[in-house]
Amino acid sequence: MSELVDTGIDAARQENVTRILDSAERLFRHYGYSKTNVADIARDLEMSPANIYRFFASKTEIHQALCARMLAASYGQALETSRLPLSASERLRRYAQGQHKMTVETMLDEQKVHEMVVVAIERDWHVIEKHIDRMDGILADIIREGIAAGEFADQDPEKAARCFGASIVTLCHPQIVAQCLAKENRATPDELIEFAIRALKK
Amino acid sequence: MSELVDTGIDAARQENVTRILDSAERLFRHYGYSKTNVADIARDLEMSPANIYRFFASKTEIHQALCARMLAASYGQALETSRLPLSASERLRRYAQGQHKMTVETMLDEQKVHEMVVVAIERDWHVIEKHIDRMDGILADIIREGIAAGEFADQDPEKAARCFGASIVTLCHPQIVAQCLAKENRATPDELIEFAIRALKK
DNA sequence: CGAGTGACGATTTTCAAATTTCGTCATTTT
DNA sequence: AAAATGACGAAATTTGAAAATCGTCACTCG
Repeated sequence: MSELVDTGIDAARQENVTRILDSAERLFRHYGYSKTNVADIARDLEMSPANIYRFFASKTEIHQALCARMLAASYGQALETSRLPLSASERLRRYAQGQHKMTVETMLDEQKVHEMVVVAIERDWHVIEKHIDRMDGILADIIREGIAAGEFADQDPEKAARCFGASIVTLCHPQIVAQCLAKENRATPDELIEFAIRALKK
Repeated sequence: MSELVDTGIDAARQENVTRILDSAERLFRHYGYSKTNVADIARDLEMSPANIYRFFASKTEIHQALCARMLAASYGQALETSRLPLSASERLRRYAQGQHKMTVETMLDEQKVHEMVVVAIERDWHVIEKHIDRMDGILADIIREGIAAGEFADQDPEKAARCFGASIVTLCHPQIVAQCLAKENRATPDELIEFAIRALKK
């Protein structure tokens, strides 16, 4: 029985956590991260500011959870791509294209989102490190299968994944993407992706 | 005769420009870019602030010229490397290692230098674009020779150069280098360099 | 006549006071 | 007893007036 009760409590908690994050995301996107305070979020949800603190220890923690949720979406898409019934090369291609598309859309869509990203990177959050590790894990899996299939040269999949990820960083790193978007004299995303895939082949 | 006079005038101008840049570099490095004003530079050179403006239209222009000078040094080193009597692969390797070393040293050496870099990137200066173009030119030359020597696959050298440069951006871009220096779970510089070189081979 | 300067208005930056926001806690509500 | 709140001190942010800095210009000096 305690399980049922606990589940109920946890579900209610989760419900509140989600509502707070939804509200925070909406307000951060609209007014910007620094211009939104917890009182604004509380008002939006018709609860008291103090109540927010029953679910998040700080405004920072809200931001952190929001980042995690966005990165999880990115991870989800990457994982889906990695399981398509395609050659390893083609999956890497789509992985990189998908990451680039998502980064561009997230960055360009809203000026306000950029603020959140800068804050996240500055504070050097664990969340981002975790994300990179997981993404490299996906890449390593694809590359491992590509090696097994004779598509790629024999090599350490983990190391290759880190190199592949690093070499397409200009497509995925929000700050760099923002810096390079307007530039002329640059390799196109597709050119760079083909380049990186070629490095894996034998 | 006017030529002789002109040369003399230009030389004197150049002398002053150099002295101002030397002083500015020293002060910027020691006190930081924003903490140094043109009066400080003038005092250091025992001239009036107004006189500085006979050589540079603004403090910004001094910063810009200083950036150009530093990037020219980087270019010079790269050009030297590119002309060594070595295989194309080895020259690319040393090029990338050299650029990384220079970036790390410049960034880590002084906290104050980082401020100058951030300002330069934020203002999105032409100077930096020019530098990237020149550096890609060097890379293209090496790659072209590598293709001719049968060391690399047949491909468009300019395109390959842009891709090579982009894929090792984590080693050369000051902001990213600063972000990744402490990180554990990353490809090492040498791993990444070998990866990028492999992409050029046939 | 060109190199160099002091004085000055316009713009930025600084700094401290006033205000806002953060996060805690005792208390109330359900 | 758990959920929610109002009130409050600590910390951060805004504000605006004072000070510093930027960049110009009429002028002097060699």
